[in-house]
Amino acid sequence: MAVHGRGRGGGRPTLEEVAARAGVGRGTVSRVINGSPSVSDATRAAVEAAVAELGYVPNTAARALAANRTDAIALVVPEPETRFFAEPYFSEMLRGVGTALADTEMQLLLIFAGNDRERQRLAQYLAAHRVDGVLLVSVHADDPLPDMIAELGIPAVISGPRSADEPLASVDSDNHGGGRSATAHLIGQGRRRIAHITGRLDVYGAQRRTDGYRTALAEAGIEEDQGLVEPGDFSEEGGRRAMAALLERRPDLDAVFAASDVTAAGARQVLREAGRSIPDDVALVGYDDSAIARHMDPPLTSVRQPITEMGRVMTDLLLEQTAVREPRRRVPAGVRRPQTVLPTQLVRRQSS
Amino acid sequence: MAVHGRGRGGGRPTLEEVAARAGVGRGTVSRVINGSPSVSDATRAAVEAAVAELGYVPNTAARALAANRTDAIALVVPEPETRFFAEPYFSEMLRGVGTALADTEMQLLLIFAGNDRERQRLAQYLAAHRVDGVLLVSVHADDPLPDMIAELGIPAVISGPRSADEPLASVDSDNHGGGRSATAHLIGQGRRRIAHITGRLDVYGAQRRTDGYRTALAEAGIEEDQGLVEPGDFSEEGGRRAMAALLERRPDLDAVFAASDVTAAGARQVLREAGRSIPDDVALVGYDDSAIARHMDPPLTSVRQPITEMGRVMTDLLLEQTAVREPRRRVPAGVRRPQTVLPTQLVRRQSS
DNA sequence: AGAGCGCGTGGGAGCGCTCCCAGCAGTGAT
DNA sequence: ATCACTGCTGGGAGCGCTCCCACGCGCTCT
Repeated sequence: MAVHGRGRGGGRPTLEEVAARAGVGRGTVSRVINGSPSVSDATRAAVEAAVAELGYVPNTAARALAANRTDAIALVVPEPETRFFAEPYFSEMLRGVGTALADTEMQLLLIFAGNDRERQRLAQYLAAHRVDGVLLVSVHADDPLPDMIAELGIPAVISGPRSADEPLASVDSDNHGGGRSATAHLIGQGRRRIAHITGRLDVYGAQRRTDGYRTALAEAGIEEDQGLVEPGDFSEEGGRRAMAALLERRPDLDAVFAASDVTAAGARQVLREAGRSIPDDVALVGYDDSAIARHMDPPLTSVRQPITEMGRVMTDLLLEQTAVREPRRRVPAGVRRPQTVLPTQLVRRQSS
Repeated sequence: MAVHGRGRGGGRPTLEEVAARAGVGRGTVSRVINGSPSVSDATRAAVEAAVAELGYVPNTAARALAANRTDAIALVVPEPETRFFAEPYFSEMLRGVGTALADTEMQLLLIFAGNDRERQRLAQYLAAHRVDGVLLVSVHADDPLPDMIAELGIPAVISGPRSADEPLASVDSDNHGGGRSATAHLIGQGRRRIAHITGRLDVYGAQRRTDGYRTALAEAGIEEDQGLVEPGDFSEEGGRRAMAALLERRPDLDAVFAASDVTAAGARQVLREAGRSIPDDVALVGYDDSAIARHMDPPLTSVRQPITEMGRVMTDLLLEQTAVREPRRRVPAGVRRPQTVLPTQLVRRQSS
């Protein structure tokens, strides 16, 4: 009713006004807003009515200031990785994060940590505890960022652990299983001289895919031929280069497992130019099940990662971590740092 | 030095502490932090030194509370548009936004406005003035969201105006020019019976592409054949359906301009199945210059939109708008609402 | 009947900042 | 010497919340 004093901002209702309206104290309204159990049903109803009538929405800034939490998490995007950014990976993950956040009051902040200046800013940002938690995607093995975050005691979840003993909580797809099933599939098709173009081996997940390739060969009793493995870097150009090298070295290869669809696209070009037909002469399998795979000619068999799901799980894990902390920030000694691994799935198309 | 009182949060330095260290008052430090000109050089230097020594970072929540601004803008993502989300459009735009924001203190918030519940939440969010401005992407003609935002007086920029007289500031690519140059290119190749599969015509940009197609025909003195235009919906399935209808109706067509690459991919399938070779029998041009275009067989000629640039321009425009406002929010009467249009570019490949 | 307990509750004391109003020199005009 | 006036500066008064202490009330337990 009575417009408060000088009526500064043109009038969003405040806690105080709601309290007056409901005939209770500020503290009580706060308790209702925050779902404290120690409010009588009658009072709660009265407050809720007042909130509805006034269209009250809590002021986040004030809450953040008083409670020393932000109700926001950050998704840190290593932007120079144009590759990462351009691929559906990113948007799918974002969708997962969005889904997980939908039932929450949490806000999502996007922070780009491309160049050094941006990383500097990020460091400050985190140091100032301006987010409750951090989601890290696609971090390189030698990136110091995760350790910095860990040191600051900020809850964080990383997608794609940097190594087998990643200290941070992590969510990953089963790269080993993916590489293994792709290779096993080729073996099942009767292929025996199966080449492999790896990803960037400074990415742990890429190593795991290669490990999976080896596992499948071993399981089938096929002796590994070092000459059939050629390093790539996830790029199309890398795929071309690697494929050319492989053809030169082992012209009798009858299948290729590429560590990404883009790599497979590069390999396909070289195979075509060399007059090899796909899949008759050479079967081809990619990784990621991206748009490229579906639209390639012939459509590319590929390993699908549950990326959206990964985003969801990461977010859930992070929310759990942030919730666990003491009201007045103190990182509990023995929080478990779960290493979640989600299954992949082979999508069979005409290239194999 | 002296740890402040009970030393609550484990100790980020505050303005007060910086002031003490520099031997000045709180107000002066605030002035320095905010770049006020009315501070003597000596004082400024002293304060800056103290800031550096203490590693002071301003507390955003406190600032937001006191100054009634948030230093954050929101990118509103209409999530149910899976199409939109999955395409590079989104990530490219995000990159543009990120670039523009890099030199700023502004933070980027991602808000999903998929279902009704999320939109509800968004409305509340905006009503509470929790962001200084809004970036809107890919909004449908009948979406009430922009009008709501305009009513609240929140600065906003929309990508892809909803109509020719969009009241909000907008940034768009030259859809008319794109459609025109794609069609003109086909004409230049000697094609005369050029079919067109439209996008969703409730999207203004799609209409404009079709207008461009008509313009190019008119300019070449080719009489338009209504039977050569078939509505699509940007999807692959829509492309297939439309292409089938076109082939049935005008089997002698010699070119197709599709309103999106995905649509073109659908069309290509049907053309192949009908035994038409590309580009010999039928030339094909798409729109978006997506990964699909590059990897199609044959690689697809397509119209490239400067999406990253659009993101950048949108953000700049928005920042300008937010800066223009009076310190104590009052939307100036006659802010101009610029309608920026960025040029497209035809990327020629083997499909035409 | 009195002490003790626990549940609901009100409201003071901040959180760290910005805004703004005085106040204090120093300068030039009267 | 007095009086504006200007250029910097200090610090009070909030911003709207959360936290927490203290208080009152109705019970149960001796």
